[in-house]
Amino acid sequence: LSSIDKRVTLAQVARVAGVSKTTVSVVLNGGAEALGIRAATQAQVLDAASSLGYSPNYAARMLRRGRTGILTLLVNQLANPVFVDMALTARAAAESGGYDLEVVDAGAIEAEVRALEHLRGGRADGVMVATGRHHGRRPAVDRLLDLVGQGMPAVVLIDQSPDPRVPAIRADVFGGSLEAVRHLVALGHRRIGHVTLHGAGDIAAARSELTDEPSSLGDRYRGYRQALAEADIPLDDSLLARGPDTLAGGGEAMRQLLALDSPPTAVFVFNDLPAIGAIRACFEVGVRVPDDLAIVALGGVELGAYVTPALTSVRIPAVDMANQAVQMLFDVMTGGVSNVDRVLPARLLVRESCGATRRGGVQS
Amino acid sequence: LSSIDKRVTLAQVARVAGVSKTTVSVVLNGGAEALGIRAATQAQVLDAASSLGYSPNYAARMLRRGRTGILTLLVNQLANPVFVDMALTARAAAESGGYDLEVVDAGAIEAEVRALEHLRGGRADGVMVATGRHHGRRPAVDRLLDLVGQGMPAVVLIDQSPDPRVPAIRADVFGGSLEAVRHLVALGHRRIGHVTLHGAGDIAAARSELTDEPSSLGDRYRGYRQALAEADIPLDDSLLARGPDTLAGGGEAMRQLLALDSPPTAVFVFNDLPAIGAIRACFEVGVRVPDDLAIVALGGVELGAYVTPALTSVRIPAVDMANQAVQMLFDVMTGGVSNVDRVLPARLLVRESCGATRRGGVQS
DNA sequence: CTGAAAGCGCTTACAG
DNA sequence: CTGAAAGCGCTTACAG
Repeated sequence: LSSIDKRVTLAQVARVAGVSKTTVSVVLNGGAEALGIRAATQAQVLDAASSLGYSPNYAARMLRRGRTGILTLLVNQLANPVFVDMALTARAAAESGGYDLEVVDAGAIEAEVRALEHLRGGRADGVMVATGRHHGRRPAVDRLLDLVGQGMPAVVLIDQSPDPRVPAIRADVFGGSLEAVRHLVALGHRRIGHVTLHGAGDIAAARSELTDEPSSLGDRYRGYRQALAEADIPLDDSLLARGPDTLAGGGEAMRQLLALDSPPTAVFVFNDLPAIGAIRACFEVGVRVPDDLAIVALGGVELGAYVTPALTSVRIPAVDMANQAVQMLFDVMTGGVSNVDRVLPARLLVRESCGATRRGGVQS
Repeated sequence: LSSIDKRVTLAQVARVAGVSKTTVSVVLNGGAEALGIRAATQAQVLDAASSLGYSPNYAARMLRRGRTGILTLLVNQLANPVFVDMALTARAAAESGGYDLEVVDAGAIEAEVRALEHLRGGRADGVMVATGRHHGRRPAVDRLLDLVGQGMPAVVLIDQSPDPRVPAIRADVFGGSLEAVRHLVALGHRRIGHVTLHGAGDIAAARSELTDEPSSLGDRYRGYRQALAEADIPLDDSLLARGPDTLAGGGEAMRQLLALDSPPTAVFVFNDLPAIGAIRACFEVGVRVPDDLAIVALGGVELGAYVTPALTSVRIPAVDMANQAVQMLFDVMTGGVSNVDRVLPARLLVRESCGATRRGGVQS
């Protein structure tokens, strides 16, 4: 019972229409006018095709044409609305260029490597990678560069370009983070914590990695650090907490910070979802946000405007990034473009969780 | 500059290894032992393949084998975490069965129809439809049944089965809604509103559609109505508000209800996201939830446990639904199964927004 | 133990 | 204006 059972082929249409396969193919692909195929013949073909319910076999067409008509987007985490926005926008952009978009949640590094290896078999005509894992010498980068070496057009989002052949687009996460923490400083905070993604090593290893790696996680940390330095606030490792990139993860990290002998009065959280988890953790412990503790985050998703207090957050322009990434990919596919590393501004959206404003309308 | 440029073929591997294409194919597909191919030959093939960086062409394999190795899942809305959970779970289940999963956000009916028509070209070996649009005589249903008639294995989630050849699985939305509204009644509420999805016609048309259509939206309404009837509370159309299935949409609908001369003291919202929007709208207007107004919803996503007040909601077992749907699809593909219409329980998760409990730990 | 050949369903030069 | 033929890159009977 395979789906191929009752499938109609072009040859059958040709037989029913009483013409050759060539004619059917030409008519169905809209080349009839150019080749001057008689109107009556066209009608026969069209009739036969629709009465048989013909639709062209995708695999055969793909093989013959040497292209798939598909673009693939690898995202970090579909649970994060930033990536949903990105995916939906990229799909629309791809479709308006005549391509389908396939979205893969490559949250785990293994998933990303597997997806990239899959692509080697020619499952897509181009790939966009928005996993935030394409800095340094990582397995994912190597797989991507393999693909590129093989001729696959590629674009990187979030990270800097790993290679001159791969244009990249990202938000100015450093600048946005700097602005966010400066905002906290301006509100009078001096004891400011930072929640970042959990990593492998101890806190010292984490700090040195955040200091050196050209990742967006590093950009957050460096923005934080610079804002503190500008205000002559010494860095305090005990104020650096780590957790998974989830609602629960942000809650855990916040509880750690709250349990300190000298807890922070403000915290900069690496993503919106963990920040929402952090706000909730404060509520459960009886710490009032923003009165007792200010929270700012990075992401700027619409959801943040709907929690209470509404989340002050640096807005990542996911829609712009996606649109431009697709355009860049088209540019690569049509031959040109190299050494592109575009950075989009990321501005702070001041809402309620930082204490700068009080209950107002929804600002998104 | 096509991605096909530098692609290595099986023929090249055969040439380098000094054997035939047959041998290469057999060795690479793991049939070497069964056919007793000499170890030395195997090694030559493996060496040649890896030194050339060979990976089999996907389109060619698909065409030749007559199968794609892909399952497609159409979801209603990726912005709703229920569908993200469903997609991630289904992907894992599909992969453990040797298939890839392709997820399509078919929020708009046109997107769904397009995706379904695409599938006619043989882009997948099976399809799962979780759009909530497969009841009655709708264009989407017709396209799906076309596909099924052509031999495509299919499973429907959310809606009832549209055809004996298409097994279906859904949550007991009627039962869950009944329980939710009974809960409000038990808390002493008599003036209970319902927020549902905006439709085409006026409120009378909406009510009659909700009464008659075997949709999950109808199930919500009928659960609501029955709970009221059990408590001898008369139906009041002015308490039926409609809005889009978004954060903002729930806010709008709630504002309508709040603007009534005699506003409700409790509201049952059709999905979690609009319910979160409704809670926020209350906050902005100065209506305290749950003290002034109780809110219950349907969805039961983790996020609801992190907003404040935490959202009381009927839990849709997205993970179970997805796992079982994939299993059902496998069953269809391997020949059997007809007339299946499975219903999973959907129980109320009492959190804070209904006023039955006060600030506790996170309950998800 | 291994190879030559056919064929999956298309598209596209090439003839006429 | 239309058709016969080749070929995209695989897999799989079938020979030997």
